[in-house]
Amino acid sequence: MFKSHRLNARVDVNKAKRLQLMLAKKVILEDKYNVIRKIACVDASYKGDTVYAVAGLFSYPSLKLEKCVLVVDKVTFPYIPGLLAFREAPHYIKALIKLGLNNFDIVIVDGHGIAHPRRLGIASHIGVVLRKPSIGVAKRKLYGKIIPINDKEYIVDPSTGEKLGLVLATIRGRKIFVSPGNMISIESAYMLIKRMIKKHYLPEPLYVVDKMTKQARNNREDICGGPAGI
DNA sequence: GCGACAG
DNA sequence: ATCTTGTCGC
Repeated sequence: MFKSHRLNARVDVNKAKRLQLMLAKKVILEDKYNVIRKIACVDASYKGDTVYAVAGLFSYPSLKLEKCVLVVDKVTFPYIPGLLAFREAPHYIKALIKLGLNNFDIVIVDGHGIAHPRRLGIASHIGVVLRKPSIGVAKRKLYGKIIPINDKEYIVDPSTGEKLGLVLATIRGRKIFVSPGNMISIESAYMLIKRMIKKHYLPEPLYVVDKMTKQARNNREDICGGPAGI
């Protein structure tokens, strides 16, 4: 059955999962940052097997875009729920390095943090690899049960009962899933993201970066070369 | 065996 | 994520 999943045949799923279990041990769920002045945010869009990854640098709390970089690559890993980091993280990391790892205090990633089967969603993966504070913001749930606790909806591990993240109600009743990536607590991650909700259902940095990745995909690879560019 | 399933 | 028509709501 050599059908359409050509990339799947090249993937060692068990090896990837073992690596996640290793990295998960290095996740820190305590606030390991001081004052937040700069925030990095990453997202990507695709055109065929080409990925357009954008990393934006924003001031905080003003949320002004100060700089952004674009990375264009060929994808080498298929999308498999739970293994998203192996598909997208390499490009995000490359973009963040170009942005300057010392230029931001925390990074926001489009995807989950510890709200993941092995507690290592893409946000945690990136946070551990770069040894930086990170937060995962997802539009849909991947893992966990939603349980109301003290006026808030927590994402809880169905097997251990551990809290993994929080559901954040934003605009027009829309909800997003916030979970710690690394070096931050569930509550701090939630509060920080909540303060970044402006006029969209996504936190402003994510909305802006998402928009840029789509521009890049539509033959506008110079989006980061403009006023806010390098 | 049957759902669930980030982007 | 991407593709993709018509439809619903502000």
